[in-house]
Amino acid sequence: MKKITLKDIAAHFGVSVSTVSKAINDSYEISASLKTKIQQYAEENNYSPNRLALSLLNKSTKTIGIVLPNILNYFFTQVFYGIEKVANERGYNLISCISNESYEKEVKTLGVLSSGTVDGLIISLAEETQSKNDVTHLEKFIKSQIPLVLFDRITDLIDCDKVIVDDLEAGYKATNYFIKTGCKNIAIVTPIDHSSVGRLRIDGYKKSLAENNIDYDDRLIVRLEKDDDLSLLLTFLLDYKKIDGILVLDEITAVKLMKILKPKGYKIPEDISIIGFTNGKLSEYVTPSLTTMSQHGSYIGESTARILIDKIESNLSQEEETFTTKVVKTSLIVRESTKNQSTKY
Amino acid sequence: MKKITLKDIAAHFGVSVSTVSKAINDSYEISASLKTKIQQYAEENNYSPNRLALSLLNKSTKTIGIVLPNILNYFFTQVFYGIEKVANERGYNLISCISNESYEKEVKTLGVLSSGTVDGLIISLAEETQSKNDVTHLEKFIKSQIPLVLFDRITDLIDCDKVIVDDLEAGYKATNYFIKTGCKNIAIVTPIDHSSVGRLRIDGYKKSLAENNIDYDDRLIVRLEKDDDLSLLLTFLLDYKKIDGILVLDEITAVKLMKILKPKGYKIPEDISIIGFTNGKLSEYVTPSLTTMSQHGSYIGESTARILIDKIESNLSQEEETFTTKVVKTSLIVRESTKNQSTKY
DNA sequence: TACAAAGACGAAATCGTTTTCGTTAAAAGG
DNA sequence: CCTTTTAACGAAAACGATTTCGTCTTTGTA
Repeated sequence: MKKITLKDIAAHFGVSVSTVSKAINDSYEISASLKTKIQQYAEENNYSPNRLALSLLNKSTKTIGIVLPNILNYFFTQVFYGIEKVANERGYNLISCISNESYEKEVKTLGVLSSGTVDGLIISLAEETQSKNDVTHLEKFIKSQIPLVLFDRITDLIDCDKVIVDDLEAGYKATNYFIKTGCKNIAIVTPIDHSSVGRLRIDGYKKSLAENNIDYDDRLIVRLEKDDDLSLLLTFLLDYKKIDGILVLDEITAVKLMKILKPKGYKIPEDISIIGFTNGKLSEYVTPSLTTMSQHGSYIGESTARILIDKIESNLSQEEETFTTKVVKTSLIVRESTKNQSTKY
Repeated sequence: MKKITLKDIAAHFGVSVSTVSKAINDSYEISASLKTKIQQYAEENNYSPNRLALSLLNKSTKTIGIVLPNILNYFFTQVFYGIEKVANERGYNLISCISNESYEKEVKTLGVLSSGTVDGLIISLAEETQSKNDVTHLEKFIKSQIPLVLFDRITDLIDCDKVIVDDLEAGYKATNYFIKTGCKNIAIVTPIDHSSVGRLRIDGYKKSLAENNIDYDDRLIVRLEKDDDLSLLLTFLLDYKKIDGILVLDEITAVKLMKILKPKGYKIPEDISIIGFTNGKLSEYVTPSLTTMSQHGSYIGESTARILIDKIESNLSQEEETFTTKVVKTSLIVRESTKNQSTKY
């Protein structure tokens, strides 16, 4: 039983397609008797209008595209969850793509998505895109007049709505907390040094150090590349200086780091305090549980989707258009991997 | 700059739409000079064909729908990842929906997806759907002639391709392992008792017990409902009998359970061995690390997508159609939460 | 010179809807 | 009885593309 169309129904009753359309949409133009007959027949053969045809006609797909760098990352999963939530509430579907941190795939994806498939787009940049700093594909996309919202991994080169985490403040707050709990030599381990996000957090770290009259030492920043041996780099770090606090810019790396530190005899948090990022299940259930900066992923997703849909539905001309950047504050979730603020060691 | 169409280009050159279409598609019918002019102009104004129009014409959207019960569950995230991987390889886009374990939302979603938006559908049933055991919405969907593949949370009421985990064997293997490592009183904690998956695992458990001449005791099965207090139920269980092995049908619950057990003075695995499900990051990094049954989520996703796309592209008539059920074996990942097989306690 | 064969392009159908504007007939009004 | 409503329906355009046929014009060939 192939999908039934208006034409089929029209043929069955010997009337025109327009009549059927009107009957199904309960138009006053059609006689009551014919209407009920058609409606019933449509119901029985579970007719439903072809969305493609409607989209083509109305120039609205009720679909928003979303490009994520990596779905296995819990932060992005949370954002996705948030986006889906409000998209669903407001009647939009999601077409989701994963760039896998690849510039090329991102470019390809934007190409596909710019050709009528979506009413709007949400994207967080691939790491490769950020390190290349090439956003011509975004510029092209903007030209297609489709509303675009960037979140988290953004770029200053593009003028559009953005939702970001206050990463500078996050780095600042985390570092402050280290200092307040008695840490003197605070290192950073970053697996995301190519991203805007990672650098901002380090800026926040520097700001805190400066305010506390601690000299910044670049050798305390461990920049982790793809196939680097964390254990080895950590050994170098700990041999270099007596570290008592490590800010890790990523949840999984923080956990791995603890797993390396423990057998070496370092006590957490007594010897070394750890603060991680992305407040996921891992941080909560690992031993010792991990103090993290929560970025409120779901909330970011919700905000992003809301901003996008608002823009889609308020069809302003390009002149009236105004772009906002929403900054979402982070929260420090204190757990066992850091010392207590009142305790002095 | 609104999105440019063939009509616009045609107007610009004073030729017909068909000519432009042919020119862009490099047809031999069009003179070389005109072709290059049109192609260049199209390129400059970054023309790309409207996918909706093409889909409508070709009756093919190159899009597959995917309905997941819960994206925050790592298993489903992995499956999603696998699906995306092969979908991308084979040129398909993903439109993704989250049922949030809700029957109603699932019904609604299938309605939307059946009206021309996707070439095929992948779905894992919501818990509510499985407990209601009402799949009329799936039957309706089948009628729409769109290929459908069910995975993991399936139903026997529907005849279609399926990819499932060998959950019975998983329960069986896990229980065997408990017994081999000296456990006598093995309990089960299941937060998914309403799902097919959960019951099959228990069947496997029973099978193993029977083979080892251990009596099945229903009071050793702790069925966790939404707002139940795990700690309390656990206390009841441990008071009831001297449990030395717990099979937990869910990763997060396994971890929570360990977190409850430890402060009560139970040593894991010496006093109580634990085996969990879903081999995620949590299991790997928690202390003690968790022995789990891996369901190979990504592989399941890949298989599912492959089967679906194969079916989409081999347009067989309904008579020639044949359905397969692929059963994916699980693997026991042994870690610290179970005793060693050679060690006798 | 006449006729066929390319060469180069356009018209129109098609996909499935909605909607505007006719058109026809019956009912209502004078 | 004639005119005007109004009820009930159909034709056609529109969305953006592809493709099958035409239809000319020009070139080639006998």
